[in-house]
Amino acid sequence: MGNLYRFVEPVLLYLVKRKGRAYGYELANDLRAHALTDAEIEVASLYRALRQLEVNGCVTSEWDVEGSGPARRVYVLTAHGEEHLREWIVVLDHLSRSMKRFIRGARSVVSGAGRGADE
Amino acid sequence: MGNLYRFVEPVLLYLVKRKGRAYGYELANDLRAHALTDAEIEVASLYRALRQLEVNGCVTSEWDVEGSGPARRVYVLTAHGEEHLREWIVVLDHLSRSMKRFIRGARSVVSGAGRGADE
DNA sequence: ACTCAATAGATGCAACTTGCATATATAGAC
DNA sequence: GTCTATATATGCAAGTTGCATCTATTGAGT
Repeated sequence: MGNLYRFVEPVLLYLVKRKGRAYGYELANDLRAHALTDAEIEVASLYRALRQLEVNGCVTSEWDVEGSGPARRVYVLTAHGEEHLREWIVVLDHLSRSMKRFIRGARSVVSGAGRGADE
Repeated sequence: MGNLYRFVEPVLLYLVKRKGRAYGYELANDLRAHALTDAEIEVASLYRALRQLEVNGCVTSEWDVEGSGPARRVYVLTAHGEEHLREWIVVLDHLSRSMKRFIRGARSVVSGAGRGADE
């Protein structure tokens, strides 16, 4: 298809909130399971997204040197981050309703837009 | 909020299909009414999106010099454009379902994510 | 000891996209 | 003659993305 890309931000906020403490490498896997699109997640952009969330004050981070293997940058959601997630929920709710409406209209103008018997 | 931007492409394909013939300036208004987000639509990016759709073979255009005022570049949907719209419908259907699922999960981990008694 | 793979995070850069300002031109109203 | 609405387009700075690449730690295999 081409476009659609992210919505990575709200999913990250959600995952960090749910896990309490989370680090990038681990989130890459969780993201694949919870992503809103099946578009491949670039690890580089994931790490950058997390740093950006920190710059915006949505998460804080510190190095975790416990355990084996290389150090992990562990993120925790801030109050502001949770507020941001709440805003995302409202936006995505609105967006998914708009899409539903659009799909109904669009299906009526194109031929053979298979709708699959579900719903 | 910040992000979310477009989904301008599928709405343009839909509008051009529904109208049969359509030009940019006119579509700017229709877009405001049918857009999936309430984000402001940049006219410049609208014109560029239409030219891009033409490059991709989704629409064809020609100048309409009838009527008063400056000439209009009138667009018509191609078969490929209609196919592309059909693909968009599938993608958006999938996406809106994913969002619904995500919203349910996310609401359960944040406090006071007002869901509005509707639905 | 040496090598390899998995884990973990990050940067460099070219290519692309976006937002904003601006340019061009026609036509009707005043 | 000037102003506004209509109509399309470009230039450029700033931001974003995809891909390749780099660093480093640890454990397993030989």
